[in-house]
Amino acid sequence: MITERFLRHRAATLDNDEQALLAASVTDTCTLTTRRIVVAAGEQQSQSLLLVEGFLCRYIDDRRGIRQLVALHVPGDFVDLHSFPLGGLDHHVSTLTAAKVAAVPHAALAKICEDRPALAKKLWYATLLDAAIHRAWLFRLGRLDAFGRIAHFLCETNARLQAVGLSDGQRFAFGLTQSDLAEICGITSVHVNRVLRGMREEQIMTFRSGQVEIHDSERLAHRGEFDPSYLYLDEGVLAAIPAFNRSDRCLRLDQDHLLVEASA
Amino acid sequence: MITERFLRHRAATLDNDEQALLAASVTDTCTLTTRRIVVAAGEQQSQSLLLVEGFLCRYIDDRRGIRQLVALHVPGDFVDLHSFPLGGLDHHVSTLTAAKVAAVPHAALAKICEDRPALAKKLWYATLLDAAIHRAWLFRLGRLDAFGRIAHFLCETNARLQAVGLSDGQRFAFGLTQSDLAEICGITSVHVNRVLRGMREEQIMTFRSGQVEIHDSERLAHRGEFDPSYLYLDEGVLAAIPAFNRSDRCLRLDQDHLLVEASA
DNA sequence: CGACACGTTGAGATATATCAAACGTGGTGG
DNA sequence: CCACCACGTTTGATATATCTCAACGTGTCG
Repeated sequence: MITERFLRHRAATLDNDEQALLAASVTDTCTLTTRRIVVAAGEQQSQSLLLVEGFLCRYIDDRRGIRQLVALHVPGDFVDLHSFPLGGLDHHVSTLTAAKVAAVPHAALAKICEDRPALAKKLWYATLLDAAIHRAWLFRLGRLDAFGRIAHFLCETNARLQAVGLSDGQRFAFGLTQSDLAEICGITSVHVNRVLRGMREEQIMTFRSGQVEIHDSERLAHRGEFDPSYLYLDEGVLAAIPAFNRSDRCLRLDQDHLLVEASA
Repeated sequence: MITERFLRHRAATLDNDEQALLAASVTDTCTLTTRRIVVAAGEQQSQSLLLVEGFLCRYIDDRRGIRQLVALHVPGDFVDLHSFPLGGLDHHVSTLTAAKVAAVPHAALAKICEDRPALAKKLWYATLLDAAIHRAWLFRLGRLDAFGRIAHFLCETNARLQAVGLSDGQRFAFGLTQSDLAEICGITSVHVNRVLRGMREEQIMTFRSGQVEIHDSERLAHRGEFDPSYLYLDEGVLAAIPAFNRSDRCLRLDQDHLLVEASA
């Protein structure tokens, strides 16, 4: 089924019925070539896309036309579900590799929201997961150096692909270029190249010819300060994912962290 | 009314009826002191908070306990509305200044989702706005230098406060420290201080003793490459907000940017 | 075979971090 | 009322991560 990879997550999983309903709402399936804009910023949308195969991204241009990627999408993701309540997008959507997508008209989503509040809430949930990933990306850009950013990104991608059965935890197909990586991590492609060499030399991982191979996932997670809890994965999947140990962190929860003082 | 500042936006504004319903769902109003954790990461939540007064933030700690702020909240924001579908949070929520919040139990939100799909969609919309702001922050961290980041952030904050009537466009009360700014922009507070001095010297803006004063909003927007479209504001408000001219950008939309090739 | 995109490497420039110290200033207690 | 403290701000000197520019290598595809 076309929706089989969608939303396999801790707090929200589609039951068969819901999966079928969503799959039945698909009007069209398209094959897309690599490096093509799929949805342009600002244009009113009347459908949303479910990614079936390949990798898409969302990005914002700067003054010079250099892109900042704000999201990467893996198979199973509802790429621009947010265009349903929002109307148009504040960013572009583009393919990074060849890809296959399925289109769901907003009219069908509207009907789901009317009739199936439980499913509607799961769709909402799916967009909140995207937002949680945005926040992890903010952490990555704001607090990690180039090495850490790439490490963190690879840990995340590995975990997400693992969740949909497209990585075994050590190795996955990933046809992005070093420049793509640069636009994700907010650094130059030259520097990406040097960091990648460093990772190879330290036997942490290899990124070559469309394959990522992780040799030391412990160290990768540690260098990327990667804590996968923001992905809200099922316990089962989560257990298989090496993580930066949360208890290493100084949480500064010493003070009482609850609502205080007068109420009215 | 306690909800008067909530969701005054282009594609979604609450009508009186909806506002009243939401306001009636508030069970509690709290006054919070400055620099206090309000919601800790991971803990199961049974209510969400509407910010009435003051500033809150959301943040993620790094290994050394340094915070990366991932969101700033201004009065009218539904700070942790996402904890309703999500359950617990992947980050902490804390006050930045003294603040007043109103609590809405998740049970009440659940009822709204059941009975009022239109209002539910607007709540969804509100969380999507947060996500759009996350993306702008990603752009800021990934593509702008320290000067640009601070400029962009101040433009955004000014616009958001303008939308809820807390800035006249040139000046607003803003009791954050330079360290807060540093944790937002992913730079050190020492560097924030130097950039701020630069802005003062260039007569662009002044950030002092809890007041932001913008002397040259054109230049501020330009240096921050600030395009407010991601805030989805009403045309009226939008017109009053100086913006980096989108047409300056190289949008690279030359290729056909629509779905291509075979469908099945 | 040539063209073109991607990857790799080097040398030098620069933005920002780091460390350290001094300065205000508002609040508190003696 | 003054002394002092805590906290935020300001400044300087030095270190360093990353960028920039430039060249060259390598593989793929028409």
